[in-house]
Amino acid sequence: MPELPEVETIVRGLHGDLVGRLFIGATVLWGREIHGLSPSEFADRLVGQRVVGLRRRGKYIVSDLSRDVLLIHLKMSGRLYVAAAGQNTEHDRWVRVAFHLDNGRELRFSDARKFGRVYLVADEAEVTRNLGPEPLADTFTLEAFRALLAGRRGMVKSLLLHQGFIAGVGNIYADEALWHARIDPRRNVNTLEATEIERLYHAIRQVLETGIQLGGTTVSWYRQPDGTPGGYQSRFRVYDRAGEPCPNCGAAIRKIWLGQRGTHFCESCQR
DNA sequence: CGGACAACCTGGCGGC
DNA sequence: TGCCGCCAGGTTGTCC
Repeated sequence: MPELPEVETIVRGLHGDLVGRLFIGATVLWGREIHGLSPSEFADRLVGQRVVGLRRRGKYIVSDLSRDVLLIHLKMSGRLYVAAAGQNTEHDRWVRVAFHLDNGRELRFSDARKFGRVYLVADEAEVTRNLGPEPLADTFTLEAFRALLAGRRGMVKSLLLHQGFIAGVGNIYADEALWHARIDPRRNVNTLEATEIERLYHAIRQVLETGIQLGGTTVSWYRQPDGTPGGYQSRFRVYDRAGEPCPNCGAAIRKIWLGQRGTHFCESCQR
């Protein structure tokens, strides 16, 4: 589900509900989603810590606490939302961890597929040290992107999905960015020309920024914290549109598999 | 290092 | 209606 725009939307939506609050307990309903700690160790360590900040790093939701750092990765089907204790909502059936707050409300981590992970660590680098740069940071310039690509090889789509290369891009925004940049996802990055690198750089930033503006992409599980769907699916040019006409040239959009991921593109526009 | 693939899981959907 | 197979926004580890 969640790529950079969805995670960013969630962080922004939860900020007011969480920052300044105190954790007074945690109920763990699926222990394997907690990394490295038993459910009781996790709850004991969390209780008494205050939320100092909430931010995003790649696809991780990062909460700075009074002593530790709480990180949550939503993987494919994770959702995060705040509700009053006792109040029922649509996705409660799949809640794996409930974080109890000091104001009678709770943060719920719902995750149908159980791939998601929660980390409570003293040093966030334990979790995020292998992530590449943030594609929307001011420091991520065209020059920085060029430098990042220097000496790399392999299929461009696979590289975009590699979190150690750039943090936050996933399958939807990778396919969409490559369409906007008019680059075939199978191209080896060591064959990209300067103009193509420049188009790709702008396309990556543009699709991610638009994704954030529209509150993310809802295909199935993802909702904003207030329950409303995102809107970026209305901007899809190729993703989930196999067989439909390319918005640019009208040719049928193809779907192939690259690595284990479905890949959508226009063979006529993307070279 | 790059690529292929299995594993981790459940739910929804199309086909029969 | 019921069952079966396939597909899904992600990551990690193994093997070649």
